[in-house]
Amino acid sequence: MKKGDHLFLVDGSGYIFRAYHALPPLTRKSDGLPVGAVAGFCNMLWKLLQNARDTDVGVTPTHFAVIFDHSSKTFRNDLYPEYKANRSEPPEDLVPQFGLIREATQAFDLPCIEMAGFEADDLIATYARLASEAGGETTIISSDKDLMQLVTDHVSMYDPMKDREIRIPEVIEKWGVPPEKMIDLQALTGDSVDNVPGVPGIGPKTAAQLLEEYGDLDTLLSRANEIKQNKRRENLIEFAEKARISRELVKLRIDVPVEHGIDTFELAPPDGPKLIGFLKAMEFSTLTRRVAEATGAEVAEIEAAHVEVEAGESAHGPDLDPSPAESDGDAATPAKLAAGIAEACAAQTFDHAGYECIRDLDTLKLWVEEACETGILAFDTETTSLDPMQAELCGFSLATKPGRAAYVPLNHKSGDGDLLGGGLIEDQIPQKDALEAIKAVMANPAVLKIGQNLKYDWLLMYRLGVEIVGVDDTMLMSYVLDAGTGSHGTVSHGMDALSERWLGHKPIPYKELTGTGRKQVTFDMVDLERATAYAAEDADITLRLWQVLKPRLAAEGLVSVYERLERPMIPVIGRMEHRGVAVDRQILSRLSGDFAQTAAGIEDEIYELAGERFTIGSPKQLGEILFGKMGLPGGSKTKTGQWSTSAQVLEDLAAAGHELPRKIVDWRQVTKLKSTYTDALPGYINPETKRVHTSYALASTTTGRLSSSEPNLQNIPIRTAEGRKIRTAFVAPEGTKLISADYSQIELRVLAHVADIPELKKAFADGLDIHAMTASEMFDVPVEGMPPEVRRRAKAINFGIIYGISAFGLANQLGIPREEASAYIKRYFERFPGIKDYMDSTKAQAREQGYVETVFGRRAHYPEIRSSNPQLRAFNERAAINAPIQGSAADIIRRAMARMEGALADAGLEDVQMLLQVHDELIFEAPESKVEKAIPVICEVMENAALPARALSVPLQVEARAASNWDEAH
DNA sequence: GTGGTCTCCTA
DNA sequence: GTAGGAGACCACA
Repeated sequence: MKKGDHLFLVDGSGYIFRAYHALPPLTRKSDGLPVGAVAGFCNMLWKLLQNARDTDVGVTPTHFAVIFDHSSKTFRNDLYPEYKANRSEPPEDLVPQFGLIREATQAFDLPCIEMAGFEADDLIATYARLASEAGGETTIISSDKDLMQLVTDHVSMYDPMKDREIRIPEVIEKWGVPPEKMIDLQALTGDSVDNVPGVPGIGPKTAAQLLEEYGDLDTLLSRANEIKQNKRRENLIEFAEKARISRELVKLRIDVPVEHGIDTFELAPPDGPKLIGFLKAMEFSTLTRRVAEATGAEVAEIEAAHVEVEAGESAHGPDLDPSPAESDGDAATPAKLAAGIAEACAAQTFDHAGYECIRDLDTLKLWVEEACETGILAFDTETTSLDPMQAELCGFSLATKPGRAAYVPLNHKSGDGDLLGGGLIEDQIPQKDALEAIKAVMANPAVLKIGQNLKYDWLLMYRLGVEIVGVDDTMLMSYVLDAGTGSHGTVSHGMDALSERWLGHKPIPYKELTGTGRKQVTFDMVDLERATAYAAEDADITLRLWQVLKPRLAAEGLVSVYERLERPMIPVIGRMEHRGVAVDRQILSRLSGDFAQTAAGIEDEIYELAGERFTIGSPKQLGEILFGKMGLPGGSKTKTGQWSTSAQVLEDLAAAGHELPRKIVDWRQVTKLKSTYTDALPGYINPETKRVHTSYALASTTTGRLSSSEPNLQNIPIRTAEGRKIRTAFVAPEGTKLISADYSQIELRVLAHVADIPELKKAFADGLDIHAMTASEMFDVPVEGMPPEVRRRAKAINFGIIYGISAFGLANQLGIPREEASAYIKRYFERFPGIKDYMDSTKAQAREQGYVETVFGRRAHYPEIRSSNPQLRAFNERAAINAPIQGSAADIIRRAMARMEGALADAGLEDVQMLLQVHDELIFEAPESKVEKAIPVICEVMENAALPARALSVPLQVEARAASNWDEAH
């Protein structure tokens, strides 16, 4: 190395952590291996090296090395055993990336330097000194404050994330002291992340001011008795020794006996094929292309064979093996790491007394700062209601690492006092101030906010003007991992169940604080000590669950399911619920009146026919009248031995000429419409927004569908003319329209794709009537002039297939003998043998591995498919056949929803708002002037929703329409 | 008040 | 035959 040369030193270890938290998570498509930090690292190296070639841009390195920490134990631990002692394990989807980043460095043909007993920072300091002594310049690729002490006229730093150079003026600007005083400054402030003690009560501002006044640490400590502020003086005297130790801890060693001389770092031209081989193995397509372009086209041609070897080798390497099954030895596979983490977490204990109750703004700000440093923040709100659209905030809790959690009470009231329950407890941070203090960290995607059922907290905070960006949800992780496990899919993804299962810890029951029944109080009435124990524990548990579940995602290859299909739904569904839908109270009220009148008329006729008054709505009483008193031929019995009075039974009796059963059916229809819809819906109109805000459950179904409740807007009537009237009450406000866009036959299309049925695929490709085509194939009837009854039967069979057909079910549906239904199914399987194959292989898969998968890799578990109970087994087989079809369709519309807002915004349609989802349909509200432009955008997003992840072999078709109410729009 | 049963609304 | 949620009734506490 000589004068004019320029050494680049990349702080590899620092970069990994920073990239992991700052960059969007990324997984290798083929197996879900987490590679986000590796991707960032490769992109950065490539950019830096490009500058080396293009001499017009940026600084040109002549020497280049990447420096890593070797292990956690260094000479600093001998100085101060607690050094870095409170540092938690790295996130588990980061762990496999450590090895990969070293491999990446080697693929770039760059020196990969590390040394036992020393941190990367010490090596960097030593090399920077050596370079300066040789007359060269040094750029340290890092933004770590610990390295800023090294900055001189010839040593600068470069923050690759912010594309910013850090020289002497930048250090002074940021810290208030020049680089050479950084060591003293850090000695005073300490570092909570690395557990450097420092002097309590002294932050960067105070430290800079003191150093300005006294010059350096030794002078300051020796003259500490001159300090005016009592507390500060006492601390400086008491903790002088801690400050001196801290100085030794933060001072970097410039005399490490390095093994590799600086001259060995000389930059050579990149080995294109080697690098491309690695990048291809990582599946970084964009960068692979760039590198291929930059290194010449022919390199791209020879690369194929080379990559094959690299990919093959790496697939067996310990750091790359993502499969839990076939690992050998003590290799640190993601699965083993996940299991280890789970075991360690289950062994940890909980200390309620260790939780903090935050009652002043400064303390809250310290916690926020800490979260910014760790990049991780478990978050939970405590409120007065389960409805996030009506709830008032009582307080919120935070956790930054296991056992370190706090509750921030905001609106707690004292339990005693007058009838109103006393006033606000003193020393609570005003809500406005607290929200202001956390707003930035909540919006910062580099700090991961971890929640349990975070959609609730997201929506509540959104209502209060705080948007949360950068989220993880332990409930959704559990759902992705374990949907359907447990008998009848009874496994709960609720926090209490997860805590007991994974942490072996039973949380404080909510009811223990608030009581139950008439005496139940809202959370803001709970005293702060118990509220803190409960609320902080929730955040603590959430954080620990995250530590267990996140690595499992990688270990089980489910990262992309979580990232693509679950996590994006939190803000999307959150906004949909927040918008709600306009419902016309007058229309419902008028319909209620109409239904009441109709019902009253029918009731009179029923009493007349029955010869007495009775409770028509009681199946028990009704059964006694029909099958006892009137002696009608009873159909089936229910499982409790009662006569069934189901619509089917009553219809059959009506068809046989009996008058009363018909009246009962009619009465049931109108009373159902009245009680469930026209009477109930107005009660859900939010008094503030005047709209109805349903709640979508993201983790309630085994297949991946959403469910809707309070009210359920996914079962609004449509089949009968009377029922449809209810849809006219769902309206578009003045000046807007409702747009309804629904997938045509999406499940049959998915079936055609997954079972690979050429006839079905062709029919869809040609835009034919699929049920008529099926009928034509099965019954040898031409599509032209086909009797409706024939088509109806084919349609029932098609649906039956999706539901995991049985002769019994089909016979019931069509009202034909079981033998006939059986013959239909046989015929169907003969005409479409692929269907039978699909069903058999799906059942076999479910039996062997316990779950089936959607096209996008979502799993649905059916453990009971191995049951010896034939009924239970058959039920699970049908469900297992259905799940990939229903679930893939659910995945597709989720993908469409995740992309919709962005696509609309890109088209200048941000005021077109997605309101509702009904499994294969999306409902939007749009300004009238935007309708025409919005419809094609919506259809485009929905029809292409499977891409680019999967190319379906069948086109998806969407029909969309706009009108002023839901009935006309659909 | 809570939970089970029956019935019925949707995709 | 799949996947859901909800209201009414009724027996139990």
